[in-house]
Amino acid sequence: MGRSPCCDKIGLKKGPWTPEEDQKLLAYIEEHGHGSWRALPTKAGLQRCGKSCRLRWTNYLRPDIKRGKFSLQEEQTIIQLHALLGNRWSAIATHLPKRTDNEIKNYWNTHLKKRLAKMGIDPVTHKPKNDALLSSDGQSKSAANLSHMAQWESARLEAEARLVRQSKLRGPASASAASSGSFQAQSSEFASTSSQLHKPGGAARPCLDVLKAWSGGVSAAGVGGELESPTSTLSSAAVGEGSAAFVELVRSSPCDGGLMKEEGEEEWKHLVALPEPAAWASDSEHVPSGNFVEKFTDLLLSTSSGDRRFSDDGGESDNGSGSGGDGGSGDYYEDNKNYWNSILNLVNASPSDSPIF
DNA sequence: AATACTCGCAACCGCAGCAGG
DNA sequence: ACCTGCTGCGGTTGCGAGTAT
Repeated sequence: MGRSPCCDKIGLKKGPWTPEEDQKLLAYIEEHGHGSWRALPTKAGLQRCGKSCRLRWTNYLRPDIKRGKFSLQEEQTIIQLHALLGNRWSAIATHLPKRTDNEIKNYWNTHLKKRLAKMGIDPVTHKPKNDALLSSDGQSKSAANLSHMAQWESARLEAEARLVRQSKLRGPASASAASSGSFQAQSSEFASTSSQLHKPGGAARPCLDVLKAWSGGVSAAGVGGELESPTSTLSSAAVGEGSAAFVELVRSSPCDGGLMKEEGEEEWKHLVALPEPAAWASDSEHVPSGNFVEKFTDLLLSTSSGDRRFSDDGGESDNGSGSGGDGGSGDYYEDNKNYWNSILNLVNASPSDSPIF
């Protein structure tokens, strides 16, 4: 408070970066790492404030950034994570390797938000707008539980992100590793810091606990029953309600038909033809080696394929048990159970140094 | 062809949280 | 315990490119 922003210094340049400036910044970071952002501009011979340099680096120059159009999987992941986490772009970005929080934020604001709104879905709550009047029934209670879980997850993500930051500050070596063009370098760093969180009692893989909790709720006294939010007073039964709410949320989300039907239906059709989660979750060829996020997204997508039975055409049924059309609530919960168990299996099987977990 | 309008992205701004002194 | 400085996050803005009139 009262401290003037660094960019207020006279003589500091603002606005778009020139190729020369980019080159200077890149060269400096590759050689020395960023170290203190505050000190970097003078050392690198740039007439910019440290903040501007950091932004340019993280949003544009970093070698592990993927640019260009977002894939359908990425879109789905963003929508679903946004439903969980809200506008926590950095947290969402941790689940989308090679995408920056800024890019995700922009994409959300310019594309996804509008699309949801157009479909009559509140981009904030991810619920149909005419559903806003939902009162104190089970659903809103579930939503509250869901929100509680999301907050918990957010806290974990933040803690983990902090550790990553700390490790990056350790010195030029780690920073230059990050700048060497290898996402793996950063990933392993991330994993090593994350592993600190894997100690018993410590915060663990982002999402994992939420998934376990949900799964535990879905399967009653099942696999995740022992897991409880450190901050939570929710019973596993309550979490179970949250789980149902989450699945409901995902099912009613635009990615489950309307949206994708409207745009890129063909791609969507292709995507929903992904293999059954259970199949790859138990497939040793798939599980440990791959990118978890990719598979998680695939899982979401393939689960969404089942959601199509809720769409107008009521057509395809996904789950081998598809016989019986809407399946009834029994199948519904069975599906959810399988769904989360599949994720759990995958998570449990994924290596502890997975880039994401 | 000229102008107005819209869209998307890069960058900025202000705030909050954290760590070190 | 308090203060100060640094970093990162989320919201917002400005500008260039593309499209419509």
